[in-house]
Amino acid sequence: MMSMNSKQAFSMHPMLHEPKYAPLHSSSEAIRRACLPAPQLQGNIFAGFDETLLRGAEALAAVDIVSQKTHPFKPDATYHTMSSVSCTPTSSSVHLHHPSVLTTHHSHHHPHHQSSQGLDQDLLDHLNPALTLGGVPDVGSTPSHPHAHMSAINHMAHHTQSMSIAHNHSLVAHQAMSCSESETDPRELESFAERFKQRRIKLGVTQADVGSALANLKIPGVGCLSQSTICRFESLTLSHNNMVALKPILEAWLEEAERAQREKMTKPEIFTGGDKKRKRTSIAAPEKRSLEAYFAVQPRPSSEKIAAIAEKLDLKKNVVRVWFCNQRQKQKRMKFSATY
DNA sequence: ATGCATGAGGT
DNA sequence: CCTCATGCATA
Repeated sequence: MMSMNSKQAFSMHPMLHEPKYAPLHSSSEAIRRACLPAPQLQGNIFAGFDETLLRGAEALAAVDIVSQKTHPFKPDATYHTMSSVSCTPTSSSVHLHHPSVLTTHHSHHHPHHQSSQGLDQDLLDHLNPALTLGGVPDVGSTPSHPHAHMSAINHMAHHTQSMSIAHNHSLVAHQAMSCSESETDPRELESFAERFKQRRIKLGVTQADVGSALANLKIPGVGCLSQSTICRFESLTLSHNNMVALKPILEAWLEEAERAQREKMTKPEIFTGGDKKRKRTSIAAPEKRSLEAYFAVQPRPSSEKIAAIAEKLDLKKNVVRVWFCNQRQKQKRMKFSATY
């Protein structure tokens, strides 16, 4: 494990006044596009006890929630063993910038939107922040209840690179891109994440500690990471690519940390600057439910729609836009329903 | 552990 | 404006 180790270009942010450390950015290939399973209403089993106001967004939300229960095991972004080709030659590196001509990006295959026009309007008309259907487990409150509105996604991930390349030049000799299967295998990542957490705890180190200690590894281009990221790595709530990119880094830290402990005592010392008070707007439950209901119908609303929704829910347009972006990301997270 | 946010890089 | 990787703030 020395042939890899990230070496991205990191043309990161201009740390003007903020103690940001070489972010691990690098953006990866634009793979795995979500194939939205076309939500659509199936049958309002609730219709009957409160059609008055419930038939709008809230009803939709209810139906959506019910549909979740159709999953026997772990519903969630079903990501699977997609161990195929297309990885950067050096594989496990954190950089995955794709060549220029890769326009193969997504050609979104959203089932059918056209008809949602009317529904959209209807939804908007009924978006009622005050409604309380109750019994809505909310998204991601506890780690034990993976919610999944639209569980079915990606399988066609790598097509992006490999296909476009193949299309352009069949000359490119790349019979079998040997992409360290072991490094990208979901189960490998899963077990590593678990081992990692185990040993980390054994070392008596917190997630935050790991994050900051990373900077001490002096790995080119690798600064520290936040507690959030470490946590998400351990809980596999990162995108597959992100997991793959971070693994070698955390692996390196783990080895180093255990080695260091063996001989003496290392106390990671990091920055002490703390002057930032970003405010986090909190979207109330009712509004959130409305947004979820809308998301089930149209996960990618236009600016106009967003503006309309924002007005209805009395939220800033940007807040709504970001909310949708974040929902889409969640949709693509790892957290597989295992292949076993 | 997770919700909302920021920013880089792309379209 | 989007996607993605990340992070601050918080429940």
